Amino acid sequence: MRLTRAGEYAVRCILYLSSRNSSQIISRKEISREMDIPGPFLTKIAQQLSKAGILEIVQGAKGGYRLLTSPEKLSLLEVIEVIEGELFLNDCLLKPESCLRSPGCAVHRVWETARDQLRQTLRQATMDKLLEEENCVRELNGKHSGNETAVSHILEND
Amino acid sequence: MRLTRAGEYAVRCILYLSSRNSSQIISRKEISREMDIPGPFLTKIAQQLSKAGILEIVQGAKGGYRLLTSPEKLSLLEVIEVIEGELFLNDCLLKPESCLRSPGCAVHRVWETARDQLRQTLRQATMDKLLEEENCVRELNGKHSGNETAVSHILEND
DNA sequence: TTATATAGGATAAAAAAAATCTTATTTATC
DNA sequence: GATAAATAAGATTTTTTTTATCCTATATAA
Repeated sequence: MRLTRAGEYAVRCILYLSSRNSSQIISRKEISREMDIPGPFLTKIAQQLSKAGILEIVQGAKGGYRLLTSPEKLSLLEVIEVIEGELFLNDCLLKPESCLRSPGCAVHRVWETARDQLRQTLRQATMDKLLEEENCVRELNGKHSGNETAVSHILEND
Repeated sequence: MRLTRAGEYAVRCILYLSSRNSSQIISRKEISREMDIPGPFLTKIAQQLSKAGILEIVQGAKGGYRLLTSPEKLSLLEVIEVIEGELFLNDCLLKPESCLRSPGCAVHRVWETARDQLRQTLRQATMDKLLEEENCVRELNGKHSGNETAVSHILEND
């Protein structure tokens, strides 16, 4: 009952892109290295995010990924559901035929409530809000803390 | 990111036991048949529920399972966590080493909130409350609706 | 034209979930 | 005590999902 790695990686990827100048193209290699995402796996994840219109894939030399959606409009829920599909906490909500009489069942309704709460919480967590607070990306590259040399350092190593 | 079948089956099993006279021994076969749980799989689940002290396994002829905890004191959360282990919605809460700097991360804190909400919702759903409402078990066997013949019918078929 | 980068499909490896089988043990009843 | 009924407990299997990785193709900067 947990978020998959793919989902976790997608969040890391978008968080990293959001933390950098949004219009910039960032190489897959950099994202992969800085956010600890296996390179070929990131390819797959980026393809899904691209299909969903969240980022743009730029092929060729100096290629990479560019965020298409602004961090204020991107929630944790959106990013995760691109990868995982619409979130459900149990089968009977997703496939009513998996349980004898789903809609009339009290347990079913508890799960419905739980699911709605979860999605609401994830929906409220937008990328810009997440980056305002102390966070994984900032601690990594020093961005937003006025320490530009830390960012340059990353770029140097491309 | 979904409850496993094992978890679902455990809930069904406990719900069924709760719906019947609590002190009664109910055969695995009956539970399995009435709640659509594969027999041998129910054995495994019952063993875990028994270890957790939620029910008692009675061996031998006329054996079966007996609920040890009263329905008012049994929540969906307890039953589920016996089977699934403590609920976590993502890896970084369970294994902080899976993410670079979990505790300081804003995403981490969102998941923490979501997880707490989920567990609270499941904690509030006690078996007695679930049975008060229209539910899967009652619709199945007619219990609590004054239709005792429906229940007898099940017993006859043992 | 060449080097750099990613795409996209196929495939593989690993892990988890969902069951099932087999032998052993327990208990009611005759 | 013998027998039949019922579950225990561990091993094993099957299936599904997850987590990648590989290979050929394509795109782009210089």
